[in-house]
Amino acid sequence: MTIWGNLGKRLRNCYREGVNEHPPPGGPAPMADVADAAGVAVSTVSRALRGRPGVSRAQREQILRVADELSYSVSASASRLAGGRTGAVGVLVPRIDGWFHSTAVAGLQERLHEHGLDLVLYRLQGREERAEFFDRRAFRHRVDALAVVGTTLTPDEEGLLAAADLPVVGVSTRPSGRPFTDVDDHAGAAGATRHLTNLGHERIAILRSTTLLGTHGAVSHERYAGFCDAMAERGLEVPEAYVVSAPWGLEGGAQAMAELLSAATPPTAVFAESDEVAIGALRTLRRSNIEVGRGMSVIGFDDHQLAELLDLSTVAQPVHEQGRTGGDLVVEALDNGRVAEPERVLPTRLVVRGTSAGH
Amino acid sequence: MTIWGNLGKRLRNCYREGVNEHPPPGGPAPMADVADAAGVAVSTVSRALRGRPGVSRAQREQILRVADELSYSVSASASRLAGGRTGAVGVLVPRIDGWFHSTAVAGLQERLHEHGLDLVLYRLQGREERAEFFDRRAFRHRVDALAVVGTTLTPDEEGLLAAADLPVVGVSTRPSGRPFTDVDDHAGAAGATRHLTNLGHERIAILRSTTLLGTHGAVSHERYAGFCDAMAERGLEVPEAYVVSAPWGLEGGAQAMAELLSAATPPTAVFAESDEVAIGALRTLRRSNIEVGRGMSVIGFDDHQLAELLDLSTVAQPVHEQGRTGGDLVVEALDNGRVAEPERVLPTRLVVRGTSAGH
DNA sequence: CTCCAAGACGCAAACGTTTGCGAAACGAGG
DNA sequence: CCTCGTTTCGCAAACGTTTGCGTCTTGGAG
Repeated sequence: MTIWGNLGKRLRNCYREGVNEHPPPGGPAPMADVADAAGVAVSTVSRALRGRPGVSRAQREQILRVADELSYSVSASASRLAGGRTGAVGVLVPRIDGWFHSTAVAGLQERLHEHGLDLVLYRLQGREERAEFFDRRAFRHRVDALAVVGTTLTPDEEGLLAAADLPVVGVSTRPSGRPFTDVDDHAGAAGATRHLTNLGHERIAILRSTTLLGTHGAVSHERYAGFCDAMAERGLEVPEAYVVSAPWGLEGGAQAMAELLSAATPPTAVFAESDEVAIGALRTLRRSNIEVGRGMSVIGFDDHQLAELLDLSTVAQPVHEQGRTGGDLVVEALDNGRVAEPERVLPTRLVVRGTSAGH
Repeated sequence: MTIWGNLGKRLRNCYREGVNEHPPPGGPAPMADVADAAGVAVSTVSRALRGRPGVSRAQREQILRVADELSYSVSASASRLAGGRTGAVGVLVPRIDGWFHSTAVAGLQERLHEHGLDLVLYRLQGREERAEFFDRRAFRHRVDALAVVGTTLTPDEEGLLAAADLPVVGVSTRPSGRPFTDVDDHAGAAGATRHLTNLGHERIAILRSTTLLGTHGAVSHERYAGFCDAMAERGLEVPEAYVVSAPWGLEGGAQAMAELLSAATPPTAVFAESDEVAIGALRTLRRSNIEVGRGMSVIGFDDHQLAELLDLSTVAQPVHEQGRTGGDLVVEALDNGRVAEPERVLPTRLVVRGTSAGH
């Protein structure tokens, strides 16, 4: 400890104690207070808190103790400004209400919180909201990394993200060249389809769902491909009338099902790309007095909370865990600059309930 | 314009153009770049961007135009550090998955986004998570205001928030001395109860729901009081066996209903404090082959998405709009330092469906 | 005892913005 | 032409942290 160092501290303390006995309790205690209390310089406090080398064990422990006593927490703003981290991660969702996205975000939040990271929620709903987000790039000042949840980025959007030079991970989506976690939608859809063919069904329709933008996302394409491949395996044909697209949700499913029922030869089973759509279809079937499970089999995808209640057969995917895994990816990218297994595909599971039965 | 001012800018431009033709495209453009491009000082840019007086109309417009061309956005960190705003609002929720909270947050996000505010999500789930949040108070460095959504704060927690000196608003909760928005739970519950008594029911039970902490929140107390008052109005008694508490959710409701069915004299109608609980009760009734609407009437509270699907009578509350109104409160508090109508009670609406019928 | 290397720590310069204060410019009145 | 007031704008000092660099300390070898 240098003479000057001590002197400096003395002077500061004199000032503090003499002129301004009680520091205003309003503002957060700055790092300088911790330094004073611990009898070291702010630079040492900073190094101790960030786990940087150049601080002796004893000092480090003492500083951590003092910081804890003062319930000190670093100013994210100042830290970021000086070249450090903000300690926050941006999460991009097309919407936050709705089962899938809120569950995935909950899983993400869980992991991020374990690592002391805050979560900034960005909603990308509608074209101009997306455009504004990627154009302004205000997130660069606020977050250390981004997690994209359940929405497919356009090449343009990916390009703009790349310019920001932040780690980006995908949850239930695969941004090109980035780590991601999702499920094997193709295999899941194929499994559901095989389940129906194994029950003896041959005339099987598919209810496809579109995003808020009215297009099919990558997930939809995968599930459709899985369906088609499984049908082809068995040498079964899929007439054009058996492929119906509807906006995601109950209403869409209900209408799409009505359309199917008006076909020249209605199908005997239906695979819906999502449970919400399947449930809408169920409603139409109930209202048409068609006994589900006997007259018509239905299977969905997701294992939505409602599926169990309504006894809907489905392909379960671990949504909460996808969120958590996404959190892991972010944390690893932030800690090491890279992630070990950048492609984490979680398993799906066929859940057979009452709405699918033999023909 | 002073000679020195122009000279300063010239020198900077020379440097930039000569030595470093293309500024590194990675980092965000600082305010100085906008100042240079507009031919003014950074202080003027700052004032123009924040709408402060002391800038001529012409300059202000030109600066805004230039800033837009450069797609400039201020650094939240630097702004905050220098005494400005972070442009972010913290949202406190007990959980983010689940219909009520995610819908309210969606409404909040909508309004905040309209006013250029970002949303930082804090989850307060479990006692120690709450304690840690209020003890560290890390949010002070990150957000300009807080919105508490759907959870009751303890007096201690309110005290710690007060020390942080931030605007705080409540959504579906009433932090003492703070602006809030919610619905009249007492009146809503009383209305539901009167609906049942008007149908001729006299033996009416109530399914109360507890929070994640196992306690009854303020909302639960209000709804219970509304139920009791409406019963008292008609001179009807509420035996102890007709008041059952269960953890919030399907399972809790299912178990609580089972308990009621094992009473010496089962009730003829049930008011559930929330739709989730009511739906759990419906499941038990269906499994017991008790015809809902004839043998037993059920009414819930919330108008959950499922209520319509399951034909559940209920008291509808505007969740999304509560979120939006909460956003309004935050924006007004931030803009004016105070809000005009700090208590915004939105209307509930009795929705009669198939599960409630005469006795 | 002297010298040297390595480890521990302090100093000070950034980072990008906000804002009080002072100076310049301009117009009007004397 | 001088003075004064008003408006517009630049200067520079914060804000709290990080980090390169320099200095001091410590302990061991020569």
